[in-house]
Amino acid sequence: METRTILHIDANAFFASVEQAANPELRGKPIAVVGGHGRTVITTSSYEARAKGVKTGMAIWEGKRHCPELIIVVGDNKKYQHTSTKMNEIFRDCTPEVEAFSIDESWLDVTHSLSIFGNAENIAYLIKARIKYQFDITVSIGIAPNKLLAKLASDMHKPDGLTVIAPENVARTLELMPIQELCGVGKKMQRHLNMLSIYTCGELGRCDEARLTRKFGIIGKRLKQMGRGIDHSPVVQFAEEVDVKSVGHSSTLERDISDPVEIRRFLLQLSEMVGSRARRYSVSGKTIHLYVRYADFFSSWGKQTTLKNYINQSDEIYRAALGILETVELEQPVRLLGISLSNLKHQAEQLPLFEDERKKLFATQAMDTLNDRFGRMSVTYGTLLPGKETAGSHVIPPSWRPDGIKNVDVE
DNA sequence: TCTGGGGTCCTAGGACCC
DNA sequence: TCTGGGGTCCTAGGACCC
Repeated sequence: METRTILHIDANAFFASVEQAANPELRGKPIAVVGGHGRTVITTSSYEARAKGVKTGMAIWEGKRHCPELIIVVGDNKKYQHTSTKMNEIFRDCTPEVEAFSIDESWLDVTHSLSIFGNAENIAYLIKARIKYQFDITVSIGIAPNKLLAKLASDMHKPDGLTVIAPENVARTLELMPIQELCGVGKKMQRHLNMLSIYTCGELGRCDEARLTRKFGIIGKRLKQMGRGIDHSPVVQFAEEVDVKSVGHSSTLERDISDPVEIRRFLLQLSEMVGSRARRYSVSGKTIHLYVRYADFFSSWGKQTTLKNYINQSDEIYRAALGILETVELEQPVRLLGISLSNLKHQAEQLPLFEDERKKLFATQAMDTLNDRFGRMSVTYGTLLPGKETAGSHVIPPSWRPDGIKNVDVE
């Protein structure tokens, strides 16, 4: 197999860096980017804030406890999307093989660009310089023979790092590397491996495969490979990316609610968000999942139902979700509601046979077009209009991709 | 003012069919 | 009277990623 050269590029404290670049008054100061309104958490904090102990996921009050002078900035998704898209354009100047992993991380397979640029470090320095010049933000870059190691490498020096794991240094680098540094080993997996006296990648790579398979099933083999730094997964360009498996939307309410009318209104709103996104990407699905988190935060449940037909109309999604809701007795006021549509298939463009269905389709398309142009929920079903806006925060999820199906609704 | 939101993949058990 | 095993589809839940 051909030796590959993969770059992993990770924008440092992305949302916070974009804000600091846009507003000189924020530079050099501890800032935290949070979701719009409602009950929100810190999505990103600047390095100045991190130094004081502010972490992603903290509530605002918690962040301020660590750092009283913390400046709270409400996130601006449009800015981040724009920057991310432009950054990926810079990457594509170096190789067409770019895979956007999230809004602030991409992999580049530069194997076939090396002859043009000389070597991978040149590419990395070029990218760093262009991004610094154009956006005034820094990135950490990892260079390695595969995606797993490139990602590991980009994490080793932050911010503004450049780390190379050459093929001949893989074993030495991994020998003492804690297993939890590997992408794919989370808290639970770490605990399980620790119980087997496995703490480092070196130990993981030497572990008997049968032992790992007994404990972890099919993942056991993969784990051993990860410990040895083996990863054959390709850098998948956007155009050839596999189809999405589900489209969902969930939101924490501004306050806990138990009024059935309010709950239904919110459900309809979520249905519209899921439906419009599914329609925009021409998918429909037949499994509806409803998720409810109660006021105490800890108790929650999810129920799903599979229909005979594939649907993507908001009112159909709403009816299915409501059907699920009606099978349960709510035990507490509701904190969060979520709906997702799965079991998806690509919807061929086809006009319905019957006049009333055609009318409905045209009406939906007109509504989607207006909402695309003037913003989400400018036009919607009548029952949504009265009453106050209940949509939760507008935090952009890191699963967002620069362009394509995972694009999330923004204002 | 305690604790977000978007996904993917895997497993286990039950129903049902052949 | 007692009995198989493979395959598929479904629901529920957990772990992981950003």
